[in-house]
Amino acid sequence: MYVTSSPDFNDDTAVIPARKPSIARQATITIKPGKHLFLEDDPAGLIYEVASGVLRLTRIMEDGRRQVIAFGYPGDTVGFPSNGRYHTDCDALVPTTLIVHRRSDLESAKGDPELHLRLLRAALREISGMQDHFMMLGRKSSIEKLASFLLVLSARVGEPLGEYTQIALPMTRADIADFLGLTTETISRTFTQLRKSQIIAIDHVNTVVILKPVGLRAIAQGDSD
Amino acid sequence: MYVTSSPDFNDDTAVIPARKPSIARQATITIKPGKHLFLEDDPAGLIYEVASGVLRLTRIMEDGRRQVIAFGYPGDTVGFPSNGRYHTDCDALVPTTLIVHRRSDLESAKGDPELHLRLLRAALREISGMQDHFMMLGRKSSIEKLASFLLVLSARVGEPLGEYTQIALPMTRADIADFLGLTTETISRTFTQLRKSQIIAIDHVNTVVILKPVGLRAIAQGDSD
DNA sequence: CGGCATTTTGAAAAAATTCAACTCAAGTGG
DNA sequence: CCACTTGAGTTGAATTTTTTCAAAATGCCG
Repeated sequence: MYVTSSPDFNDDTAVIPARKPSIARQATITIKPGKHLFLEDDPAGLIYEVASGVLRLTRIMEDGRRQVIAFGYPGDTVGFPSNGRYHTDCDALVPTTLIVHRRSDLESAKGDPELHLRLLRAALREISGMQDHFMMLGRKSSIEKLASFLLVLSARVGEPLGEYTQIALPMTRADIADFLGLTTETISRTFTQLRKSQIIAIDHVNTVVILKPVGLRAIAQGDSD
Repeated sequence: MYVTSSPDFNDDTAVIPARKPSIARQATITIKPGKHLFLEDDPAGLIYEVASGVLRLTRIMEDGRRQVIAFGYPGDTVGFPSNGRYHTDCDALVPTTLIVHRRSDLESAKGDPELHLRLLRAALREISGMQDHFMMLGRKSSIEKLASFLLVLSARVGEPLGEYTQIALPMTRADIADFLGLTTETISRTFTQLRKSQIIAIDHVNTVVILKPVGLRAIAQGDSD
């Protein structure tokens, strides 16, 4: 079974047409918060493109330590296989709609060359994005990490609020901590620090407003502090 | 210019044959230690497969902080482009021979479908490998990081030495530090710690012998310590 | 042998974690 | 509608880990 938590299957076209995919309706599934799309070491038959919602990709160590590998936002593609298997767990943070592709769409240009190239590009973009994440995990301080994280989200899913930018955080502090390689306490303290220095405002626990994007950018890159 | 440090070009066949690549001699280059194969943001026209030697892939922050993204060992493929550009610097730690592929070999199956698939698989393997590295950077202690690093090298390029396994380290302590997100001092102290507990022996600064692989594995996974 | 960069070691400082308590917000059921 | 419960988030203080700064040792190369 590829879909480990049996989400609603909403397969408009059981057989994905090999041609004119932009015209044909695509196979999509919907998955509810907390439900898993796949688990580490599951055989990987499908690749998913996020249409709406947010996914969480994680890996867990034997002793329970967790690393959030990525959050999957609309436009992101998840589930790239290696040796035929997924190598992270993947679940949804909010109700999420996914466009389903077959692994063969990535691995061969036989079916739909355009789709093939699109998936390949997504994989290459993934590699590039992960390299940014490396720098963040390995070489940045807690405040630089959080500032970088907020900036990425801001650029990706920020919404204008008057003259400022608002960001919804569908993930918990623990998720952010496991993404940035920190603890929830450190995340909380760092949010407080950014709030007290008037760089951000925290409306609701899960809603951040960026008051000084320039200041945030300076922090993210380590200019002075 | 793709090859930023003008390594010896050793192009046996100037035009790479589209068919029967396994029979045709392949385009290779040789690059000397310290010389750069490419730099971040260089336009990426070529993809390289390490035939022999060791590469170092790095990214540098404005203020000089460095992250070693990966070491490229024989069998590894480097230079995957995103938006047509490289996104790390790449240089050689020892004299290194590379098989050269064109970007189009990865991006299209038109030329050589077999090569295309091989490069694609390499990209997917890359993604998988980077995810291991995430867990290491984000969630492991210094000793766990170094133990994990030595185990990976051991499996990859370890050589039997009597009943033990010997590892050559072509990189400096600073390289290892920047790979694991630590300082050279911490790397040095951690080596000493492993040496004093008889888990490893350090013949020469750049030659480690694994005396107790089981112990090393236990440390890498955080089994007590 | 001398010079230079790398590595190691030590001690102090800084950063982040751990452990513990407290606050807050969102449900639940009386 | 309100007390009660619960889980997430925040804050504080102590501890641990890692870094920083400094100095000594090592090894390599001419």
